[in-house]
This record gives sequence, C-alpha cells and structure tokens, in this order.
Amino acid sequence: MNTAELVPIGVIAESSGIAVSAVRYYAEIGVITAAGRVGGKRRFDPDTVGRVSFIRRAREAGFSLDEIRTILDDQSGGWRDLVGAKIAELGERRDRLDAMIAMLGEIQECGCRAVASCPRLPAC
Amino acid sequence: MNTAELVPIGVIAESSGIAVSAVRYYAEIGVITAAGRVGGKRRFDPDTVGRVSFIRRAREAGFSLDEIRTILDDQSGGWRDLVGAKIAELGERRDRLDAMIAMLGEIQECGCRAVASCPRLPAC
DNA sequence: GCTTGACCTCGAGTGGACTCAAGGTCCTAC
DNA sequence: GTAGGACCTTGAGTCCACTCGAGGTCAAGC
Repeated sequence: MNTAELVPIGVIAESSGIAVSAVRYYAEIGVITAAGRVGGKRRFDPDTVGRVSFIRRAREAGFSLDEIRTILDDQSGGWRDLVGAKIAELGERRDRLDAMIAMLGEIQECGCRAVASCPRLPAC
Repeated sequence: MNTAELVPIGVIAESSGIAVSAVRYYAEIGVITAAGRVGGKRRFDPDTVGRVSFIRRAREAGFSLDEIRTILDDQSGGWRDLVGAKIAELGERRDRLDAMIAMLGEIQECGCRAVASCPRLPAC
C-alpha cells in the first residue's frame, strides 16, 4: 500500500463537502476507514471521496448513518433487498412530500387569515 | 366555553396518532393550547385533533415545530411567504429524493457484489 | 530553531423532539 | 372504601450526528 497515493483528511473533507470533524466522526464509527497513518495522521484511499460524497447525499435524502453503512458494506447480497425496501420507502416519502406540497399550495390559496383558523385543516 | 365539548389529552393523542407525552410536549412549548382544565386535567378543543394531525404530517414532511408554529399561527400574512418558500424547499427535497431513488435503482442493477466496491460510486 | 498550519485525542456540549420514571391526584365503578 | 385507570408535574435521560475546546504532535519552510 503506497502511502503516497493516499490523501489526508482535509482533502476528503473539502472535496466531498463536509467538515473535517464529520470525517473524523465517520472514521470513528466505522462508516469509513482510514487506509493507514502517517506520522499519526489519517490517510485515506482516494476512493473515500466518492464514498463520503455518497454518504452526504444519502444523508440529505434522509438515510441514517446506520442504514448507509448497511447499504455500503453488506457483503451478503442482502443489501439488494435493503435497497429495494429503501426505494419503496423513499417512494412513500416522496408521495407524502407531494401531498404536503399540494396541501401547502391549497393553504396558500384558501384566503383565510391564518392557517390555524382555516376550517379546512388538516385536509385544507 | 362549555367544557362538556372539550376532549381530554388521550383522545387527542389517539385520534391524531401520536403519544400522549408528545401532546403534552406540544402544549408545553405552545404549539397547541389546552382550552382549559377540569380537575387539573387538560381539556382540548376538538379542533385540536386536526391541528395535531397537521403537525404530525408536517413533521413527517420534515418541518420543525418552530416552522409549524409559524405557519399555523402567523397573523400578519407573512406565513404566505413562508409557505411559498417551504413549497420551493420541499420541491428541491423531492428532486433530491428522486435522484436518490434513481441512484438506488441503478445500484440495484449494477451487478457488483457490494455497493462499496462499485466503481461507479457515487455516481453509480 | 521557530513559526505555521494541518492534524491529533479526549471529553464535553448542542439541539430538536421527545420519552421515561417517580410520586401524586382525581374520578368512576364495584 | 378501595381498586383502577387516566391524568398530573418535574427532572432527568435518550438518540443522532455532529461540533467545540483544550492541549498536544508533526512536518515543512524560512
């Protein structure tokens, strides 16, 4: 393992768009792994950038770090089911989101002074 | 105010699908209000069921209780802007969700043994 | 040899939204 | 009059995903 190819934590953080402390946290809980240390400092495989970017996007989409870990590292193939379940779940979440958007749209147009007093709550 | 029309906390909780402790919490932080007390026990206006159901759905859609309070109780009309902004935000969130769903779909079909080792991460 | 800056550890703190436990009150029914 | 159940208060605890601060190390460049 040529440590020259490995990148320090700052690079991971910057190029994946998250804080250094978060990268450290991810390493601590094992959702990413440092390839080694140089002078006591973590060095990561360059692939880690992609992994952390994936993590960031998955987090934004509402995944917990635990779920992300499972999706990323499951070796048994069970992750396919997990991903399938997740897709279904996300679909539901999107439907709820759509419903909420529609509801907010109606609320906006319903002419009442305050939402609380709208007689159409919560179906509004 | 006829207290006979008012409902106890358990009814609010059950018919809106949240825990009694959560209803109490909502009352405590002022996102809902008890109409009064009977023998020291909170009694709510039946409308509160709708309100709490709205809160639940808004929470599920990712609103904070603070945002919900603003949307529900703003008297100045500023809530319309807030709701507009929220709609835009939810739209973005839905787009991200869609992207995530698409990505997961591709992951599922890409034939690699584990997601982590997929060379197409994170664009996969 | 000194400064600088990136990095380190460890422990504690944060924030939001609750939940729980302990100990007490109130009403209803038997 | 007593048991049961729904409710009360207060304060502490939980979970997640970090963040912060203090105090220290390491390598590079001047």
